[in-house]
Amino acid sequence: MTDYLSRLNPEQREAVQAVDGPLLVLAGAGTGKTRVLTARFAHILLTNRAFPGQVLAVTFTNKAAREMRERVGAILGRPAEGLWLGTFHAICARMLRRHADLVGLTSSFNILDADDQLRLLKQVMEAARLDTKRWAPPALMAAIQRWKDRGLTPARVTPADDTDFANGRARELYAAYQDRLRTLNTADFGDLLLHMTEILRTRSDVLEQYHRSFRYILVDEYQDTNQVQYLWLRLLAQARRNICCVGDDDQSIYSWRGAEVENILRFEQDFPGARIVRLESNYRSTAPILATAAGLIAHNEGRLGKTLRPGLNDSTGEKVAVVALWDSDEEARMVGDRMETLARSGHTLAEMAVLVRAGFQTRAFEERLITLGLPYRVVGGLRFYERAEIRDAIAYMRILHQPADDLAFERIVNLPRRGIGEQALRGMHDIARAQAIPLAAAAAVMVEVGGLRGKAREAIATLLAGFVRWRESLPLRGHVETVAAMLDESGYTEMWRQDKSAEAPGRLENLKELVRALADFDTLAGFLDHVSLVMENEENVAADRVSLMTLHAAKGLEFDTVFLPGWEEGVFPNQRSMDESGLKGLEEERRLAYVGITRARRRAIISHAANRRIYANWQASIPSRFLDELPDEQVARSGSAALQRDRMIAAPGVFPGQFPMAARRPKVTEIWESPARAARADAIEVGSRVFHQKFGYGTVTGSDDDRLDVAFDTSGSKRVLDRFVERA
DNA sequence: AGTGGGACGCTTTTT
DNA sequence: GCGTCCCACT
Repeated sequence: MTDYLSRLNPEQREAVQAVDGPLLVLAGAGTGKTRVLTARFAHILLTNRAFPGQVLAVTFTNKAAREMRERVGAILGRPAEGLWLGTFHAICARMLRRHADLVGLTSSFNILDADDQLRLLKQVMEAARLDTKRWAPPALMAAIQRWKDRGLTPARVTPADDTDFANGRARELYAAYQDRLRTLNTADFGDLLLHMTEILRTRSDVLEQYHRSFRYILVDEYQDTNQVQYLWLRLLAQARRNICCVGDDDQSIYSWRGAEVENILRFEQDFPGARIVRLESNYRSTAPILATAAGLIAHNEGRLGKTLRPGLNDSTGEKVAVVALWDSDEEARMVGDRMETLARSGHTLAEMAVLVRAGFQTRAFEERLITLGLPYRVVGGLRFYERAEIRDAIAYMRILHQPADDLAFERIVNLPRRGIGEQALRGMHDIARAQAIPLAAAAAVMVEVGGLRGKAREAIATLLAGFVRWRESLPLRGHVETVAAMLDESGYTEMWRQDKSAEAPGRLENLKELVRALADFDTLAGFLDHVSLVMENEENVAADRVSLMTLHAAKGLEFDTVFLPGWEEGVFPNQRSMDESGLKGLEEERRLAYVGITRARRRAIISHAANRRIYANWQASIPSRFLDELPDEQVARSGSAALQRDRMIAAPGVFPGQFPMAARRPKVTEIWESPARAARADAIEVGSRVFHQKFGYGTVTGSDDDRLDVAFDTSGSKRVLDRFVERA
């Protein structure tokens, strides 16, 4: 038997060799999912069933794609090239470049990041004379994204899908936003899939072309696919039906982004005759860790059902620790101390991680680690390309590449300062709209007709002449040199050199790094795609550092020691998740907990604090219900018994939000009876008398959603969040 | 045109 | 506690 097959267990081998026809691989955490996927990919190639370009392999993250590429290459013994392997978004972008004209774009369209999307939408809303104070652009953005997740173009949105946002104008605004994107020759993230799916749905010739070329389809993390991704896959797979989806319904944690576990639960119906292979031997974690995770996830309903078995020989291993602490400071201290102890006994820092529910929680641990002098890294913080200087530089490149990109132009027209203020910009917009030309062209008109004077006029003329020159230079001197010249000649790098702030040198360094990275690409277009779709924090991964990250970011990773702090009601499970999605939300939180525990190879330390500092003030909290769901015999509970969950639940007079112990300790500055919860429990109706911390007493005159209009006795009429008032 | 102060609103997860 | 937005001042 060939090498790559002999290293697999029987189930894994089955999943690799069942090449033809639909196959669903249910792969529990740590059961060798990636190994199966890559072996299957290599198997298809090595048995000459397809050429590299005839296999489509989609992943969810760039990291997974990279890893798959490397491992396929390793099996093949040569770099894997010419593959259709990447994230849904990257692959769709690549396809869409070929067919851009079918959706009214040109193949050089730019991809907008979240920031640009929001700015554009806000402009659209303002143009529609909507009060963006009353109707928050992010809320509409979310609605639009959900539509896109479901494969709904504006034309496909039915009244039933509509929201009551802006008095039913959401659809109209969505259409206007899409028009704007098209005019600017840009696509947002969701468009990549939406447009491509729309093309495959409506153009049978294009669909057939892909049916011919893709003989086999591999899909990673199938449980995370949303509806449009599902549609896209089904369209591509429907002719040959050689589709293999790998996933784990217990690790579905992206429903808030439109992912539908139903996709995986429904696989057999979608592809009749599908084979299902379960991978249940876990090679990652100790028996107690697996049993703890299993005990927890068993509380979820509607699972496909898998039982993780310890696949490692030694089934010993320490129990999962559950530590009760007084407050979040003490919790950070506990984590830091244990890390130090482990480090002293020879454990590397890189094998330790702190996994938190929400990004802001990392801060407390960062501070502690700084005090202790333990090096750490925050995974998934600000991405490289999200930094201001990188986005600026990219905006320059985007205009160079794609002159109609008004958003990019707007971003840099006054960077460095060129004396362009609100008025000048408004003038440009007017001309652009009147003559239906891009903003940059409008600026040129303005220079000509004398709409700008003095220094501003000169500066803009220079900038525009620069773009002409740089565009000419592109084919002659190449993109690396041209971009470097552009950043210098435009005065952009000079701007940072003049900047005396502490960050400026770092920013210049980042810019250099950006130009360096440019050299890895043949074209500017290729680089821009990479930057918006792929580029991540490229920190020295080699360094021995503790990792801090969210549970979401931890999916797919593993560490010897995993700290899971903040297991408190409201934090984890997250209150908002439960408010918005009820039981479904809670189950997703539980899956998140499951993901967290199963990241640990040898040690998992779960903790919770009775008092947590959230923003400025202290809040009492009760331990997470998940702690009750962990099997007792696998868990070692420690910390003050009085702080543990069973005691607190049993204590008389306890109701959510009130903590019996808190008052006895002086550290707590605010023992509360949250007005928030009081208000949420029963809606406040119009006409009620209410009290607001800042505005005093008043009468409710109206309400919608979580807002109240209140006529305050002394401070006038205001619109306030309902959780900031209580009944008077 | 650009800067700085103050009020306000909001705090999940991200390709 | 932070970022954003608005406004008033230079």
